[in-house]
Amino acid sequence: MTRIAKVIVDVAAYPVDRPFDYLVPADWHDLIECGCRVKVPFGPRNVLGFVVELASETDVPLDKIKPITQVLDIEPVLTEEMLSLAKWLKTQTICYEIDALQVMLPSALRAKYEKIVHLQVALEQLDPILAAFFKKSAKANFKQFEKESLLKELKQAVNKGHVRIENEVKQQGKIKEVRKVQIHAEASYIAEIEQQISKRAKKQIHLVQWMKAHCGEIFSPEEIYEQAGVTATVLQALIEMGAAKFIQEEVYRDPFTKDVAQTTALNLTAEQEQALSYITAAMKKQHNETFLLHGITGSGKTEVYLQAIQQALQDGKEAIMLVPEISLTPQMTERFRSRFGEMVAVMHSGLSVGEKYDEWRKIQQGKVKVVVGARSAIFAPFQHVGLIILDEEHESTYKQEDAPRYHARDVAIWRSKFHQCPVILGSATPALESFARAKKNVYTLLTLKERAKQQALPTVEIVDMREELKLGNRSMFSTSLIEAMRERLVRKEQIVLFLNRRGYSSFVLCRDCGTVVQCPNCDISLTYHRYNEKLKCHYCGYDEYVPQSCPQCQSEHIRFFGTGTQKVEEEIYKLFPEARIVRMDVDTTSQKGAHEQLLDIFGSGQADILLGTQMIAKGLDFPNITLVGVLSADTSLHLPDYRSSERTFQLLTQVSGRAGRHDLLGEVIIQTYTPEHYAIELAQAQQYEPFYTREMYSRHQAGYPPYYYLALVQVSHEDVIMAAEYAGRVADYLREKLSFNVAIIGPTTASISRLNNRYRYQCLIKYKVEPNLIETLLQLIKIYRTDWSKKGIQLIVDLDPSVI
DNA sequence: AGCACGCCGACT
DNA sequence: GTCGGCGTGCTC
Repeated sequence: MTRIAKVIVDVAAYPVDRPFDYLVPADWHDLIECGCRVKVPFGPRNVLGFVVELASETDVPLDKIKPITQVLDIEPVLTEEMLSLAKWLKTQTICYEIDALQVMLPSALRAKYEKIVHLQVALEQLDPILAAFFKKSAKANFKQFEKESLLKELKQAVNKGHVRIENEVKQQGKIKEVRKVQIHAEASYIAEIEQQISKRAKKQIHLVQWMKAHCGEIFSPEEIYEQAGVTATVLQALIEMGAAKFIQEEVYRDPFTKDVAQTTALNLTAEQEQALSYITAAMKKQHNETFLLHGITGSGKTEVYLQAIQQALQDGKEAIMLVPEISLTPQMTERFRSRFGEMVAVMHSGLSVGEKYDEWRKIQQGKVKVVVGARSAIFAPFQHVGLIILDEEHESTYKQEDAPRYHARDVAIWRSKFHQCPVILGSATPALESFARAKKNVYTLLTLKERAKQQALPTVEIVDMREELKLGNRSMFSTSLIEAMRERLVRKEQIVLFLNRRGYSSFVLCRDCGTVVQCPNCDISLTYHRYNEKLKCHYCGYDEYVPQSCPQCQSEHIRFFGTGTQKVEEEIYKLFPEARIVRMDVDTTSQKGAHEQLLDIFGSGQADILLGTQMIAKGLDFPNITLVGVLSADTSLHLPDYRSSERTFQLLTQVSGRAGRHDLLGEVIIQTYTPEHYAIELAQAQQYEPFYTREMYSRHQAGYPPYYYLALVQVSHEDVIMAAEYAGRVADYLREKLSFNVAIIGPTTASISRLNNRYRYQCLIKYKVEPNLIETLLQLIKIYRTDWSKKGIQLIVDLDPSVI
């Protein structure tokens, strides 16, 4: 019987975004399963693909069908659950199925391709310039020819048939192995060997006796040298005699750097107890209920998570815990490791490709039961998920910014339906959408109103910086913040200073003509980095050295401007020369492990002040912090984003929560130029619900979520006119096809109007119910794929965008 | 997306 | 005459 595999090929393009049929060679009938990666011929080249279905017939004429070239996995890398999740993602987010499949795997399992040039004739026949590359072997890497700009010569050789170029799929995912020694399992057998040893070989006799006490056990050679007190030659001799053998053992690269002490469950408050009981009840009933756990900062949400996970493990299930990348601090992961020990895998962007792959395999092979990770950990290949948690559920990092543009919350809810398990969305400042859903009983609301250790909430003072300016204080520190800092330094208590960096970074400005140095590829000013004296574009990565004179007017009065953390650090040193400062920003934390190291320095009391951006707003829990200063609260308030008030409120509440979490009372000082704004006033009051009510009113007025859904269509082209014209066509098309009560805003320029040399325009769709939306967008893409893409137009559709 | 095929202009 | 430009169309 013939067997056909339906394969999604690794080519991200609309015309090939469907399964292709391949013949499964008879030898592999038992080997190939759904979810395996395979190598297949596709047109003139070889590509990687995923088997998504097995069938016994096909509609494709048999002369067109080609066989699978190679199987890359003995065990499928994707389960049936993941295959159907990919289909759902494809329609839900309008992406290529291959993108949806790839996002579920660690990058080590995604294909890498390499062009290889094969020599087809005798070396002497070949163009002598090319011949140099084939001295060692008949194969050479295509890149070498590119580097030496010999592509013309190469092409001629291809035309003459002297060489052949092939696209090869590189096998990925190296399993790390170490050599270990396994002692023979039978003591009697070892005893026999002992008889053969010469009486003079004292060391060998010593080792063989030690081996008799460790029959069948596995050691690293080093362990044996140390424990038995012998050297490599002695061990070698006994292995040759057969008392033990070398084996290859799979190892996992261990991303944890230090050991942690075991901890046990803490006593819960009545509130925590009640929240937990609701969650465990849903777990017992195998009910896919979504809980919104709204707990103020310091109310002990994490302890509720830990005990709920404990319950899942006791029921023989697994648990997925998501945290925003930025708060995936060592403190957080340690807390999980100390509770669940070796049962925990960690997934975040700080791990190497190999480490991520190893953590993934631990999950897939069932070696761990809990995963703590950033967004993509929602795809953890567990088979019996008992609980999914999203901590800080309001964070925008849960939405992926490129294809597939999924929200981890939606995937979590999808998987919870599949596994019949609850989801916990936890936050001190829930996203408006989530709180609204809880109010409508779509989610079950659980509330923690008290701090777990009964500490008072910190006092929050708002300082009007306009008044400071009137009083002649032109520095970035208000008098009351300076006073409060001085007090803490005297009392040897710790300070956290938070710089709301968005729109606040340092740029280079000419004081004569006002020119700000811009990125040549994007419509964005370059950011100054002191450590290498360079200007860098944070969007496309372009960098250049700081110019000595203004590129516009040649004036030499050009200098960096703005308030980066480096500038603040300098200012603090002027005020308090004796203060010990730890600065955390992109510059100081870019190296691996730097984040952890800096927090260790601060946590152990070797510094007085922790100065940083967004990355210090969450998860920090140090008992000695009694003062939190927010240098400028309103920089995030005036961004052209309908969520800017919500973001500001969330940020201020989060950062205030860092103070006074233990015995000492905390104080928060917020500096602002708009103290009357409700986001700032209500953050001072530390009241979520009044903020929710006020903000819901604004959203209702302006027609934004949660009252309306949003969809964004972005058009980009290297030429402004083309981008604008086609964005106009998009708007016309949408207005024609969508119903009259759907609002279509635009086309307008995107907030970053040029990125990587492409001009960007966008249309925003606001709708309540529009059954035709997905269908209309798909039609739009159809037009685009046949016609527009040839003209260099790029079209992106983002449903429920996080940034507009 | 990539790559071959195929049809037109400017060169050894 | 041929080399190479890029518009067109297909990939099981």
